Amino acid sequence: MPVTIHDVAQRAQVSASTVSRALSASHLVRGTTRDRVLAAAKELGYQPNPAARSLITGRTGNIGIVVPDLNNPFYTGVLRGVQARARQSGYAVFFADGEEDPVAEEALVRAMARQVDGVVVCAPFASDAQLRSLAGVTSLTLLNRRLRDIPAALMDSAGGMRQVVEHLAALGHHRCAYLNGPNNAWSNRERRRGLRAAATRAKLTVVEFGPFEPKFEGGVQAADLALADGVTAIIAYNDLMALGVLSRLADRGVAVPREMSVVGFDNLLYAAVCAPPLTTVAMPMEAGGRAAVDLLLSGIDGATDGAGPHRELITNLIVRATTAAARGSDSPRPATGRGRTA
Amino acid sequence: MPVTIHDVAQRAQVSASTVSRALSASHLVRGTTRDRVLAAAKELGYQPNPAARSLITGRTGNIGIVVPDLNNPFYTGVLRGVQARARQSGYAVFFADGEEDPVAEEALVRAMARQVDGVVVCAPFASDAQLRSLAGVTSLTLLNRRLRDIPAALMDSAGGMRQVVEHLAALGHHRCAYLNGPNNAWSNRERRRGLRAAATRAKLTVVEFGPFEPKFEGGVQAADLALADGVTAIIAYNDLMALGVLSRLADRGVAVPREMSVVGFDNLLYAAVCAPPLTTVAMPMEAGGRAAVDLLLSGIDGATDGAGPHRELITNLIVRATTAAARGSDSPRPATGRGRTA
DNA sequence: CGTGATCACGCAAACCATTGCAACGCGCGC
DNA sequence: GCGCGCGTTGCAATGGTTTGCGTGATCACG
Repeated sequence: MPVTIHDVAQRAQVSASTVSRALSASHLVRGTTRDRVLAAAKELGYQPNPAARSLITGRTGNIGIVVPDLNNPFYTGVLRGVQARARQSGYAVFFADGEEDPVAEEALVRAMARQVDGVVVCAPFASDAQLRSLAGVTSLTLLNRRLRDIPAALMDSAGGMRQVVEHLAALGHHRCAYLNGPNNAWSNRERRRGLRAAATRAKLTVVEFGPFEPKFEGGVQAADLALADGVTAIIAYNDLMALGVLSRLADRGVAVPREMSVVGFDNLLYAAVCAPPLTTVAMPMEAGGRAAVDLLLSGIDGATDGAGPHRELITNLIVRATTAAARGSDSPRPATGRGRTA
Repeated sequence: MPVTIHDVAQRAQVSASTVSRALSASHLVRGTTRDRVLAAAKELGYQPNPAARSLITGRTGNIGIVVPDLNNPFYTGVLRGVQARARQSGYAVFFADGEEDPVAEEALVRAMARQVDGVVVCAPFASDAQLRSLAGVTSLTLLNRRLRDIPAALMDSAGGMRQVVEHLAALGHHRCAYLNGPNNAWSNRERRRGLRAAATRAKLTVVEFGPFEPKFEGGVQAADLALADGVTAIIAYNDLMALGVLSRLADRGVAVPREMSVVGFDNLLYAAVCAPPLTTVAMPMEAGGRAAVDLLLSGIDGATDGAGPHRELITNLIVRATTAAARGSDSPRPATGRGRTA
């Protein structure tokens, strides 16, 4: 039923090989025949069978992406970037939700491996060893995870954190809490690293809590802990947690930002529209998705170009309404010190 | 480099056909040889080449899904359901974002058509004619769009709206606003239909506004119009708009729910955690995704089973904190009547 | 012991597009 | 006039899997 290359060949009075060349390497066939072939192909609505093509070329024209949690708008932002950039290059994209489970992640990549030219793994929960092993089975690109010899797009979380610290210090804060996300998440490690370095320079004391689930509920849970410690500012691992913090603080009658400043990471849509609008670090989600695909495709299309396989993307602090001068910033209230001091 | 069926055959001392049968129709091969084959396959880590397989079987083992807007959590919920159900049946899934554009939608489906066994189109913006034409090029299933001879999973928006109306009427509301979503969206038409029917029965006057963009900004814009009309309750097309309404009402100093009740549709995560928590109609997003895949696969796997191609999913009103007795419900404030009365 | 049925397995075709190689025709140069 | 080269095209092999058909073997029954 579907029209094959032979149907086109017959109608254009040429062989199948000529049709193939007319469509892919058109400079190899005479102008007049090429036109005849193209016309025939169009009239018949011919579209090459991707299975047959990939059987012989060894390439599929597909890529895959696996994310840890589809419910987190951060990853759907990435998805948009990935899909747009892939489509632009004629690639279709498989997706799968790893559900924050390392073994599911690995299984998904392996399942995809046979029918894609490569896959981008977003903020993977899998171990270094697992990822290296996966890199052997298909072309791999990471997003927000640094591994020596595997290409990756990386968002500068540490730099974003530095901006946060400078912002809080300038507002007169001396003691703030950091609510950790998952311990093994590269983003969390980076944020913590950036935090510690910047905090030392700014003479800001940091108490750490967690790790927590990087979700709304995690923030709710964490808020009470931070509150008990007497900090004047809370930095959450991400916006989802920050929203949880905001919600809990409101319930407990703590005024934001007058009595407590709150900062998130990601700059989700909801960060801008909640009340009060959340001060947060904008992560380039779509750009990250695009960059990862760029890296992946340049790895696939031969071009083992040097320039190192890691691309860094900048982040920016967006100051909104959840940060303000520290309460009693000229005579700081003594900290009770219930959290771990970094 | 990759291990083929012949490698397995050689190692197991049988022909390739036997290997193929041992893996797919195992009852056709003797137990002892089957074990030998399976062992060899496992040792070699053999995985059939999907391209070669689909070349001959004509099936790909893939399905596609296209959604109107990845940024709307409603659709990512659907995505989760689709992916889970597909994976459970051994299918992989392509996704694409139609960006609320009918022509993009159609192009995406056509592009997928060659490498999928079918696609589910979610709340399509394409016209009936376009969809029928697409149904000719691949196996199609719709989600939240009713078209006579095309299978579809449908969420009972009208029923949800009936529950909303009864709820508001019971609270003493007499005049409420409905903020339309996209005019051509089936869900919007259904909600309006359910609204009009139920409102008549409940003697509730409804004024309609819009259509608006079914997003936060649309709700912000709509809130002022509804406010000017003097209604005591606002029903938004979806939660995103309802959140916009809430935000705008707060800005304008209108107390919710004391001075104004607000209802949304979808039951997004954010509806539960915003302040005050939103009364809304829960739409079965994941279940809808699963049902659509069920329908699609049962259509693909032959089984042209009767029972009609449409599956209805129930919806439930979730009463939270944005609805309350109408202000002055014993002596209703006269309406100024700026909106269109339905 | 012969005949027929049943079972297990191998052979080869088929699916469709791509591509190396060869053939063909033509023009040009020697 | 002959050979060489080039541009254009076709032939045939290739890729990995599935499947219809045929063959050989085993077994039971008459």
